[in-house]
Amino acid sequence: MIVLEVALPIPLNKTFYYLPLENINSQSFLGKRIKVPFANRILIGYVIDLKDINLEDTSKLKLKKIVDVVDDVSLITQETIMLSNYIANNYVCSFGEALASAVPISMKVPKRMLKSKNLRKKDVKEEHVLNSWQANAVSLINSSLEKNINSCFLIHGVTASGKTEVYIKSIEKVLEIGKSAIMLIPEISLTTQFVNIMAQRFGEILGVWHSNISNTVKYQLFLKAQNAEIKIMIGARSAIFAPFKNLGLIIVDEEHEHTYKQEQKPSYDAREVAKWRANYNNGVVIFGSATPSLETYKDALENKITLIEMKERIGNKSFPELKIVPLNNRFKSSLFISETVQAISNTIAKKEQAMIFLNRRGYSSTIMCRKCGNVYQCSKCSISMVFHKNPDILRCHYCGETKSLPVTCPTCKSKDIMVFGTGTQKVEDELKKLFPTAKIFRLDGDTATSKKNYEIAYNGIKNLEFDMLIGTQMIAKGFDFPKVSLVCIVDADTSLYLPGFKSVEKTFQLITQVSGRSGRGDIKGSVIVQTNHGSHYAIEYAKKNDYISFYNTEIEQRRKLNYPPYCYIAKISIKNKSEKKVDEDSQKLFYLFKDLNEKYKLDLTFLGPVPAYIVKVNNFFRKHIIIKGKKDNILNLAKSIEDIKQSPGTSVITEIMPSELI
DNA sequence: AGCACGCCGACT
DNA sequence: GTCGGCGTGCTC
Repeated sequence: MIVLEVALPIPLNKTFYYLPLENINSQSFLGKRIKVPFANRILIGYVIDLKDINLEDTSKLKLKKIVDVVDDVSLITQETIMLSNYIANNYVCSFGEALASAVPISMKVPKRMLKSKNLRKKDVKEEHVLNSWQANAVSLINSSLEKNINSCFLIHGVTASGKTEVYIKSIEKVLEIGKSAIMLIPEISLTTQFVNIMAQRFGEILGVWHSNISNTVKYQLFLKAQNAEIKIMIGARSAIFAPFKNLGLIIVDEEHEHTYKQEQKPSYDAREVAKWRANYNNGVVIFGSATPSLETYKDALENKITLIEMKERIGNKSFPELKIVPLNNRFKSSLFISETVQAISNTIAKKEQAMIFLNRRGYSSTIMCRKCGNVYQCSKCSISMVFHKNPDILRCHYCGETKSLPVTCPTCKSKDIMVFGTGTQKVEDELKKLFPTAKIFRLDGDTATSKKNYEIAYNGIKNLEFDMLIGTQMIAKGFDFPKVSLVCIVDADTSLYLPGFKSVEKTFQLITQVSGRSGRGDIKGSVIVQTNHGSHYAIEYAKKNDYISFYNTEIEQRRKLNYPPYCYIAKISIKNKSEKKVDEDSQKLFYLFKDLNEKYKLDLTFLGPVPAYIVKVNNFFRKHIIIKGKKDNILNLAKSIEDIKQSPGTSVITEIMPSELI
């Protein structure tokens, strides 16, 4: 008799067998999601195979019957199975959990097919003439595409070098040979502008996929991709699983962004999945960045990836002049030193635009009692609350808790409370005082709560309605505005001295990326970086626009300190609401790891357990153990963690090759 | 993971 | 007496 082999999204690395519904051809269950009774609850699982077993065994196994079928069609291919196995084996999770990511278990079958909004293709009249760098890139990529050769390219293209046009030409080529493409972008907020550009060229064969897309829309997109009704999927990390059956091209834009790494289980890296899928499908991967991650650039230098350089801005435009101005303490009364104020003033006088960048939202980051020195902390997290204006409120940026601004110090009842530290709101306040007639817009996590505000900022700058755009991370990427001629980085120092082995790299990337927003049109651009560490190599090389020298300096640091890309790392995070339990459990794990390491001669090194950078978040105390060593040995050790009993309330998260260790 | 079973302490 | 704490073990 035929039974169904079912994979379930639970951390058990085995499959389960169920009896199919009667009067339905068993074969028809293959690849569909089904509802099954499992230890007195109902779970959704995937039928991954059929097994023919004799009746005696059926009764011996006490097989249960499935209760429902979720899908009308199969959602699983051979590639899905292989890919899920790859993820399960490389990122320590069960096959079922990996499958639940690749074929999102939460996708909902709509009662009736919803009309999805039609992306209209425009008749493009403008000729897109490629410069020689672009033409070279396109010809290299096209030649791989035409020959169906699995290959991986890194386009190291300076800001405004026209990478997007190369992406578009590659997509056109892959469509021409009858295949499909995935284009990954680092975050959801960038979808609108990319979709606008892409929809003009490709119209209705474009799909958009990210975590904010509803489960019913996801289901339809999934089927459309499967049936080749759409041929391009553009989206954030999870779009890497788009179920195209003839995938020919995967583009990973802003390759260096840490958002391509999933932090929760399964902790896959979309860049690695991209390589895997391209290999499986004989397709091409394009990584693109002005500031490639050290990992990828090293691969390129070692010829594991083909390096394509694009060293000129399109139209041979000059790079913005980058000026470093010291933020001496005597200027602390103002956020801007006089040189910066002068530059902004000149810019708006010329009817050009300025972008002011600070990577912290809110008004002030610290609220302190002047009498007793008490710093106002979140009650659930070990971090000071941030003062936000309009409405005046204290907010924790980790758990979201809000409190009203205290009138008296909670410790000593003094009324002498002051706020200091700087966020984007304060920057906005100060600029409004300095330039009362200027039109200023602020774009950060607080104002960009809806897609609308983001578009107001985008269109406002585009249509020259604003003189100045103030913002966080959000304005660092992708923005292409011809009238922006000045970019100001209010404080380059904070990110430079954050703990974490990638802080220096991130600072270099940030300065380069933010600077890249300046002078993209016909006017010469300039950049002002306010810093007290102007002689730091990250800032010096960013000023000289010298990626290679930065790479050489930083990679040497990684080698000396034995950090990626020179070693393989796993991060084990232990958390519990009881500080004592975290201490005990992490200590126990640590010694157990050491024992296993000895016993099986794994040759691993351990760091920790160390308290997390933010010791307590949402009432959970957190500690980390960092494991370095050979990949297979790390994976073998990591696989054993789930079998280890923890105290009640303790959870252990294993992250393979985390993007940070703090 | 999530849930039941079962064995011990402190209470209407 | 039993309510409920959490250690243990199982799930087709």
